[in-house]
Amino acid sequence: MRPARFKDVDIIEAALAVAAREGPAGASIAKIAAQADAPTGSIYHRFRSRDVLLGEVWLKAVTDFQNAYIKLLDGSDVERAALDAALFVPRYVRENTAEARLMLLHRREDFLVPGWPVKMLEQAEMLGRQMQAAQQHFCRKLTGRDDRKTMRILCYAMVEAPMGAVRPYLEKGGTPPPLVDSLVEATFHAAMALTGGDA
Amino acid sequence: MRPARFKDVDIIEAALAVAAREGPAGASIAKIAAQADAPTGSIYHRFRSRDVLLGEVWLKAVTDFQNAYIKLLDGSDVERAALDAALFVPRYVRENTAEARLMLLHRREDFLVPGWPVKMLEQAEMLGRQMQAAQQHFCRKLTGRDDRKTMRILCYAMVEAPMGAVRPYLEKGGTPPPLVDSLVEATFHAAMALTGGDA
DNA sequence: AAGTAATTAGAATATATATTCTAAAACTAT
DNA sequence: ATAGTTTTAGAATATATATTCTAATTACTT
Repeated sequence: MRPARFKDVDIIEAALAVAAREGPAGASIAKIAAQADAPTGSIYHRFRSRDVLLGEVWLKAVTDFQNAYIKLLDGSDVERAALDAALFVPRYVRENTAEARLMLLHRREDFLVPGWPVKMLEQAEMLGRQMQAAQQHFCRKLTGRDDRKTMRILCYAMVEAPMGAVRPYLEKGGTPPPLVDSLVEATFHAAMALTGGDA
Repeated sequence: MRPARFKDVDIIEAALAVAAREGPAGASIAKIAAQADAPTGSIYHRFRSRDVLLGEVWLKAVTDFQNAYIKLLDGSDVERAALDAALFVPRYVRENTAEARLMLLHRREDFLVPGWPVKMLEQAEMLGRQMQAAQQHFCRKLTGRDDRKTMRILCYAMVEAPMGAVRPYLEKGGTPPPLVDSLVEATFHAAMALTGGDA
């Protein structure tokens, strides 16, 4: 049996590079093949279709981010863990810029198209449930509540505001400066103060 | 001369609806034609190409948003004007959901492709300069400074954080609840507090 | 050394969509 | 009423890209 010159991982990596640079719509098989220095045939030898390939790229990025994020929530100092998780967003963006561009500059639907194999759809759903469950559990641990409003505030403080802070730098093709961390931290405290409000 | 059944505006409106629903990449001429209940020929009668049409859609949305936003900065009470501008983001999203989806869920480059007529490129550049100038002038008026750091903080407080707060609702196809306004306001104050820092 | 099976290679094909083109229709002005 | 001009209409064409297909490699196996 002939050994592979292009492994699944190599092709996913090439597709990630192209999609991060030009967006999912611009990530044609031809461009991905050029990026990997491979013929198109070798790509189809490994992936059923372009949609599946881009889907795998997206699933891998989200899985990696989410696993690291959720792991941080397990810290013994709950308050500290919350802030660490919020600050993980800019850090992740600096260290995994391509993946970050994929996830922050595009919609889930730009990757997750109808026509995905069931297995991939299930994995995507699983990721969503897993994140939801982790957030809810953590919210209860931190605030003693897990009602809708408290959850939304926490989600803003730990994910949405950090992502908003980071996005303009990704759009310009750069990475967030240290100032962003201060903004994330300040926002975190301000948002958490709203947590004690009404019922 | 025969009167037009489809005016420029009608076609732009249809293109906006499709692009807001399916993203710029999914906004094919066929779909736009169906949305406007027009033949494809009538679209090409008015717009040189699909790229130009989508570009006009984007330019119109950004121009409208920006004009309203900049007008708010002129309020006599500067502090109040700043907060009003920040809160304008969720308000705009509620009142102009389609335009908001266009601008917040996609990149500028997804609309502004190379191959645009010079006139449109110039208009896009002009918009950028105009926003930059307005922000800088306002920053000076509010804080007494317009250095890079202060500008970044203000931009986060007034635009980026609000957009981050609003995005998840747009992604789900909904609009931001009132809670978002509280988060925007809290973030605004927290970020502004960082303004007094070092040089 | 020859057989074997996975893999590469890229040309050929299919498909989807943008764009062009020709004719008919609908008003206006003379 | 008729000529003139814009606009509609949608079929025909071009183009771009995804996908398939056949042949040639390659290294392991016997």
